[in-house]
Amino acid sequence: MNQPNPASPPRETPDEETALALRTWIALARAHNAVATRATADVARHDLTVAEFGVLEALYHKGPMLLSEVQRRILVSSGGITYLVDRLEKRGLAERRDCPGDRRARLVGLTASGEELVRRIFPEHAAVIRDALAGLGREEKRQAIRLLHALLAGAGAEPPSEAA
Amino acid sequence: MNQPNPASPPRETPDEETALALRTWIALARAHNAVATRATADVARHDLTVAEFGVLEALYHKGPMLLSEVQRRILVSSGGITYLVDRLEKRGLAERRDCPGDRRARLVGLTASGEELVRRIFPEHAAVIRDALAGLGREEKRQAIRLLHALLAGAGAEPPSEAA
DNA sequence: CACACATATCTCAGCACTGAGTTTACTTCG
DNA sequence: CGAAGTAAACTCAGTGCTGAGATATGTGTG
Repeated sequence: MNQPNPASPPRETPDEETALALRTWIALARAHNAVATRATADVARHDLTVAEFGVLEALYHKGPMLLSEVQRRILVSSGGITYLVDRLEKRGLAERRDCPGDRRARLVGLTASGEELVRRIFPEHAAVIRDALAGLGREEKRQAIRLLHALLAGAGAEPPSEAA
Repeated sequence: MNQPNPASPPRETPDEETALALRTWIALARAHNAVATRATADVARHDLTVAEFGVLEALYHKGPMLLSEVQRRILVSSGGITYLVDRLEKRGLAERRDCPGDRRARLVGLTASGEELVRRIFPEHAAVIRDALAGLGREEKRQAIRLLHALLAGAGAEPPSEAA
């Protein structure tokens, strides 16, 4: 499955480093897809998306935050965070509050019912994630975290040129 | 960033295995997002989505295939593959052909212009991916691939019960 | 203070995709 | 052969999200 297909040899064989990078990218995408699929199915039982759950979870564990903080944390666009908080607010799970000292900004926090929901479903969800990652042993998870962090650090903020 | 927040200790502290799994999932999602962001930006220069590029790339390296084969390979829904091939066909990059021996099925293959496009942009794209993964050394990439495959194997087909 | 610029949120049109259901064709098996 | 079951592709209404631009506020400089 990974060896070059002898029936159609690519004309421009990329160097080994590049080929390895491509294979890593594919493995990353497939692994992500597998876990995301399970995570999505699990939160869907409570009529939530993964992003919505992410907001709830962040607020549960870190307390009220600026919308922009949540946005950075769960990696959605500015429009996305407004949309997500709108939905959670409509369902009575979260609420906006004014930010003392900055009238542009708004805080989001969980309502009592939001907090109760997270308390109830978070452990289940965590168990689903644990099962989804059961293919990795404890030490392997630690290795994976290390490698993924290294990958992220290298990919983080490099694109804009090298030296201004 | 990883140690428990002393200001709001979670009431139900998940066992270490679960906590590690959650951290791995977050690292996986962030790493995936970082690479996907770059990949998306790169293919957008040619007015393509990552999924469209995936189709083109698969056809380029493996030759014509059933729609359903491409679908499995690039992980989209049945509606998705129809949509993607429609778009590529409208742009003259790919074309459907009848499948000899099965009149339900259709093959997709690249047109001459599709093949030319991939030949031209694939090396650039591969280089973008290589750069995005530059945070990992050669051996680290191999380790990452191994771990991600193990993760996938463990997450693959487990959810439906344990023993029928 | 006036001006330029930065920052936080919101608006909203657009879009790539999903997934349930449909159609058509292949495959068994009696 | 006909019925039942499976499989491949397609249809299409629905959706979660993006990203450019708008609005309002904050911040720094002369």
